[in-house]
Amino acid sequence: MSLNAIELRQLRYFVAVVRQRSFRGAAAVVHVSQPPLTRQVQQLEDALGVQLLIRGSKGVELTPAGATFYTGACNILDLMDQAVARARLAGSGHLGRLDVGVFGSAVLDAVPRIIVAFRTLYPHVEVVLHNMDREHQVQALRERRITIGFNRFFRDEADLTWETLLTEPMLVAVPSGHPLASRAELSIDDIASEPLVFYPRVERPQGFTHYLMRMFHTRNMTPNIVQDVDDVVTAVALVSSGLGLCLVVESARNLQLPGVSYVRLRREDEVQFDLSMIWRTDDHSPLLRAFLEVARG
Amino acid sequence: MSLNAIELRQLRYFVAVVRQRSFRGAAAVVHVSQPPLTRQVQQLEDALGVQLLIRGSKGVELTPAGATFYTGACNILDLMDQAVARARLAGSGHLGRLDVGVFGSAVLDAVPRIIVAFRTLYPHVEVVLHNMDREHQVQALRERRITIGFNRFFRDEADLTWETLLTEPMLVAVPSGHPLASRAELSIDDIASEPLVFYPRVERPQGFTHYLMRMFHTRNMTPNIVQDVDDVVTAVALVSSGLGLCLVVESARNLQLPGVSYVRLRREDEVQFDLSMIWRTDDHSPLLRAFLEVARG
DNA sequence: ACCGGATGATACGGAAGAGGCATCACATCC
DNA sequence: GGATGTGATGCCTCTTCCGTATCATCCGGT
Repeated sequence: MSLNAIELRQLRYFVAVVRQRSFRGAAAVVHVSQPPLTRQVQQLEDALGVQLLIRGSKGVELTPAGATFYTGACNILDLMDQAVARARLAGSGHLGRLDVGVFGSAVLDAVPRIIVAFRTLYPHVEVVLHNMDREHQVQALRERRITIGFNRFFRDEADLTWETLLTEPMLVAVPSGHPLASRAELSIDDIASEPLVFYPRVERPQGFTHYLMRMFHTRNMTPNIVQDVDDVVTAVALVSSGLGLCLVVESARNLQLPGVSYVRLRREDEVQFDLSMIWRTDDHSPLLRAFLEVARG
Repeated sequence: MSLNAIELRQLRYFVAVVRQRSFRGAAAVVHVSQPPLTRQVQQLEDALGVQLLIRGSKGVELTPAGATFYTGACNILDLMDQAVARARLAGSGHLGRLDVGVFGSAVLDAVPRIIVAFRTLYPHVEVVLHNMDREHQVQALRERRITIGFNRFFRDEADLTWETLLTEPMLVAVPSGHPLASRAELSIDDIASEPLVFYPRVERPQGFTHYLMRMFHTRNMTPNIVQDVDDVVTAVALVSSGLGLCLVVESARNLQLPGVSYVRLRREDEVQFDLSMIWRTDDHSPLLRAFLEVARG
């Protein structure tokens, strides 16, 4: 019957016979007796409609067609092993692609550290970073364009889970020549009248700037904002040029721009920000679990 | 049982299920009922130790591992089809590699024509030409380094078969300024006293030069050899420079060097040479048969 | 020239596996 | 809440695969 579909068993037997140049020898290798080998190779030849082996009295020899099919069969068997191995790796989270949403100052310190740690543990996972703000992260999570997001101030959502990764104190970026630059720490009062580089206040409630503004308002102060900038790097660059002071999270200390000193805010002021990560609650993929474990340290 | 080897049937079913996003839909495609699909995919997952599909109430969905394995499975099935097609092509002589031994003047006309004709009929056969003399061809045939050889004066050998392809008349290559260059044809007598570019006479009996020398000796003449050269192209180049005349086979007419005229030898002199091809008698490969058929026209 | 030992091919009986049918458990939609 | 869709399960039949024993050949040593 040439209607019979070719099965991997036939390839395995055929390859063994070719490698051993003998049916009997191959029988020992594949742990079967010799007759099944003969039959399976016959069926293979029938299905192909081509003779693959020349049976001699002291072994077998390949026909030209047999030689070309042999290389193909080897490739297929190799690919099979690879596919199995890769599937198992993917099943344990060691292979695949992880899309991560990041935003602003989160990328300055904690996230890179986590990514590096993860990549050394899971070298075959392709980690792709997407820069997007909080709302876009939530949307991208729902659309499965990212698997996990990093940000601050996540709201509780029905289908998402978030978890605080770490809490960062605030620093004040001060131009090096400024009188306050040499202080060991600063209070809110110290900087209230100083020129400030600030962030756009059009953000949604519970945002970063919303929180900062409330900090001033609860003390009945109004910050002296001289410039709005929508990302930390540019803000610190303006501090570097002497335009004013700027409130940043501690991660920003990694921005080593010339002429910028970082001074802590007084602990008593309790000004600190969470860095959180968020993912789909129903996502049980091994990749996410593995990544979360690394992120939690 | 994870001892079970994975078979192609399982890949075919799995791929069908993924493509249809449904077991029942896939059942129609692969012409089986739905329960076997369920079972085969279960066995596949058992063998891998990894869940590949998420069964929902309105179809199935791939896990990350399933997606990884799916691409692998598709590759394997494609490769399988290719391997089958290639084996069938090879079985009919339409695929493979043909090593051809050629020598000297044989490559100037007849062999290129045959090669070109063969390559248009069998475009997927890789034809490799090896330049080697007669004795090396015989040796290479026995060692299977070549499949067929072209040459003149093959001796009968027990394990080899040869066949005359065509018979070429001899020409005389004459410098264009020479008095004989304008003649319609020449006889042996005409050239006996002329300066001749000739070929090394150290060759084995039954060789090309041996035959040429006998041609003179039977007429009680001695050629006036002014230079020995071991290949036709160089010989004609020397004719081009006016050093002397040279006996060549008709194929050499393709050598269009400036200042060289070709004049026929008189038919009565019956000076002509066979071009033969030789192969292993026990070689029944479809490639050789196909090539012989093309060569014979 | 013959016999021993190797090769692959074949015949037959039993066991494992695949497929089909009927059915179940569950979710979704109208 | 029933109708209809999904995949999973149990049971039976039939195919197919495997193992033992045997055969037909060929090669090599004596």
